[in-house]
Amino acid sequence: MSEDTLKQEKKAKLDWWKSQGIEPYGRKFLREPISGLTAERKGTVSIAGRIMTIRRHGKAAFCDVMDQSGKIQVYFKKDIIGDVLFERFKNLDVGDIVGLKGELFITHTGQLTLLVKDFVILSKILGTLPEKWHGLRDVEVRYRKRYLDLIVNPESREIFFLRIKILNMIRDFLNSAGYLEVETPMMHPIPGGAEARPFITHHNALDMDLYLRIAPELYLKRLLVGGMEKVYEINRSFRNEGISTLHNPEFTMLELYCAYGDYQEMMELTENLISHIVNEIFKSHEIDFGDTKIDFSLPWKKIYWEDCWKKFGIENWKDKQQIKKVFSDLHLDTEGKEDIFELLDLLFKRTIEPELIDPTFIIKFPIETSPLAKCWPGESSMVERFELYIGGLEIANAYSELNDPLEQKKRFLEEMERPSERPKVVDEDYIEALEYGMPPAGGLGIGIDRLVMILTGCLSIRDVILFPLLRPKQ
RNA sequence: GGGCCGUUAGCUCAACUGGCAGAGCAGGGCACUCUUAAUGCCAAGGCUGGAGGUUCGAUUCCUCCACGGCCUACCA
Repeated sequence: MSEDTLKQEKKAKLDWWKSQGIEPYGRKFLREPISGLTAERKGTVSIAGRIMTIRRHGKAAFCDVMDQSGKIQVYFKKDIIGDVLFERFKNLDVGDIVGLKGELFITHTGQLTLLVKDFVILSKILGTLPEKWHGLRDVEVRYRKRYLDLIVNPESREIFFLRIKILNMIRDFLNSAGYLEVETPMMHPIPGGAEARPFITHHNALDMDLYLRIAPELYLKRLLVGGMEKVYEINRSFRNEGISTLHNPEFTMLELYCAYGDYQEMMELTENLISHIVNEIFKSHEIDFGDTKIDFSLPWKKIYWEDCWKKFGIENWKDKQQIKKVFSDLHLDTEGKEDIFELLDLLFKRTIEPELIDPTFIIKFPIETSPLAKCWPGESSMVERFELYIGGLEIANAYSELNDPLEQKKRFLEEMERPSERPKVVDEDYIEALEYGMPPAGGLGIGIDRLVMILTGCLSIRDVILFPLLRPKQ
């Protein structure tokens, strides 16, 4: 059966409805959520939803009707609804959206069912839903036509409902801790707050290039200068880099700042926030992830970044020869990297990161890789910073914020001298803001998509983003 | 960007070393007033992702293209 033939058959049914003087695309319909219905409920109830299956039996039929809240079996009986409505029922298809009125009863097999007394069609399907039993498996179609995925794949619905729940829990948690949710620009004259290639756009009236934000950090910290003490933004940021199971060009991040705090406070907040979410959702501190389990019991493991290298026999991580020897001992390719920090980063990614399954904080980083972080007390070459790893993924990054404008400017200038493919401009406006005085503060960023991946057991970021970026078909 | 793999009916999948492309579901017809992957009978549905090539003959082998997946690189 070709797609065109199928569509023609549906179109013929649409015309049938119209020939009866009935508009098949209806209007407002008062109804209640299906999930709230129980056998004890007496009298007429009104529901609406999509017909998912039809089991016809001559002069009667059972259907399953689904709304956002759930699914219920409904029973159409010619005796009950009469000839006219039964004829209309015959012109319903799987996939049609209907409004139904009737009474609840329990079938002989013990199933809660709505005995239909009256119904209206609210939307006629012209396409064909994917198969009821296997659902929609083709990942490409699932991403391109997410609406179909949501209709027929319950697992997919659960993932996105859980994502929404997680975001609500984050907001509730932060709001009750006194944090203010703010919105800062997504179009930046200077890309900053992270190391990434930006997307460029153009404002016609001002005739100026603008960059889609790669991070909201520098604007949120301007708010600290302005006297807002606890702020957060659940932000979409944009990075013009490759796409992978861990990367979508636009992604969701939580960034928050707490005046008069530091990275330690951010560490406690991260532990409390994420373990709270895990406990609320799973009623347990342990969850399945891939072939393993992740244990969220507090307190989480803490490892100094400098101590990561000891197991490789590196006494002094500033000694490039020692690092390179480790690479050759482990038969790892240095991939042409010469910079000490790039080499260490690569070594970390290859050997340490994949093993950080239970939540683990890596603490105290070299200043060269952290231009916005405050120095470690008494150690001007290191900073107060942590990264959080869960399930082998980098989930969060936090530090004590650098609030010294002169030091900040010096760091920016030093950063510009390091080799990079990315545009580097000193954000003088940000420096000026710091000159008016920013309180000491702790700052935290959490990758929301990745956190949702961990909590839903998804191995690809595309499975937790409703509409991941794909190349247009043909 | 590089490597490997995939693309067959609306959906889910078959088709041995190259030999007439099959099924289930959905859709159509008939029967059926407690089914739930309803059931029984009947009929229909395809330029095998696209373009070339090899061959008597290509879903199958080769080349190119498109899209996707996984790995890899940049990044979070």
